[in-house]
Amino acid sequence: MLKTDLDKTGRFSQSDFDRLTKYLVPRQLKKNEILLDQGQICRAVYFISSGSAYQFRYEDIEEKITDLHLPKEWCLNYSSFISQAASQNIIKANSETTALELSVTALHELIAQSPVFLQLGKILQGATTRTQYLDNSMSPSERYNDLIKNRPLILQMFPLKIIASYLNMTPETLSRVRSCF
Amino acid sequence: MLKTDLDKTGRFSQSDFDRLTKYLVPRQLKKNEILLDQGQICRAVYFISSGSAYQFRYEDIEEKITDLHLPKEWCLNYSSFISQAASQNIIKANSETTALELSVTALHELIAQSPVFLQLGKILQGATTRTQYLDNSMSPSERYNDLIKNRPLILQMFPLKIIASYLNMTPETLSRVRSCF
DNA sequence: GGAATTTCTTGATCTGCATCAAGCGGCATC
DNA sequence: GATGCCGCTTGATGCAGATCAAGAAATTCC
Repeated sequence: MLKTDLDKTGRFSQSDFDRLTKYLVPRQLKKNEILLDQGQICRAVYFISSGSAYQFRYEDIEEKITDLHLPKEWCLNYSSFISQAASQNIIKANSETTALELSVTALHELIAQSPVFLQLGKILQGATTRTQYLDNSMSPSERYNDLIKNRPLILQMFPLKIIASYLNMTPETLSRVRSCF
Repeated sequence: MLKTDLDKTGRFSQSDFDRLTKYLVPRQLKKNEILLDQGQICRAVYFISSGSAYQFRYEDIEEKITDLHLPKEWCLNYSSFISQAASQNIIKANSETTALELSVTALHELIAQSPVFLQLGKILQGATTRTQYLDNSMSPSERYNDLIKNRPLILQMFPLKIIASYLNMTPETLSRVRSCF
């Protein structure tokens, strides 16, 4: 559950944990429901209990995927969240999803109560500092292999079209990379 | 001079400035002289009074240029400097160069004397957070045009071979980009 | 359950940049 | 002044991945 997952990255006592859960609001999301729209400010972060979500921006009319959010991960637009400025990106549920919402004000209250919650800042930052496969130092097949090595669950949760965009290649190229294993 | 240049990025009083200059040690560098070698720790930063320097790492036997340092700029390997760990990169004078050396211990003493010198940390960070033209979101000619727009002096100070490497393209491609202006 | 839409695959072609190769001009050395 | 090296340019070729196109498989929708 949430506690065991939190403990992977930080050290929270049972009472810390109880205090945190009081602020968490469960939200049930339909497929394609939007958690954060372009131009909105990211005023909350979400712990994905089940389901998945992805983050993207429009390039012309195409969705350019910038992040994939798996179950048991925190999901937010970090740059909008820390600056409380308009988000460039859109976050959308990829399937029926249950998320626990923690608002920015709730986070501040928690930190005011105990500095132990400063750890959450680090955790949230870590949740968004993943490889983005934007440079050309890796070939398409290297990027794909790197992804399935580090986050194999992605293959089960997302359509290849979305994975291809995230890996910065066309669906055709991804298909060929996979067929040559 | 140094003071006017510093004032562009921070606010230093004349007495702050006098205090700073006491710690600066002028160094005269010959062309191709090495300021920081691979594996060394970056224990000082340099303000380039005149001349220029460049930073690179070896990929196989090729020099991959990662940063170009112009006159009136601070020159350092930021990641080695802040962590005081071995540098991956090499810094080399590109021509006869005069640099003002400020050691890490001197910087700490300055900061201990007055928090105004914390500004130097930001300035040094800014000196190394330039575009590195590593992603493929810009084409070779866009990268070149971006460079001459933002740092036109580079064209006068560095051979095209080095600029090509910095711009992440071959000398042949740079030559063709330039001929089609 | 059947039609329509979307996703995925496979083949053919195109294109931009790298690589390979050759030649030229400048500069240093003897 | 000849020789050799280096930086730069220019042309020919190669290649990886994008684009275009078509069909198969899966999913959505009425």
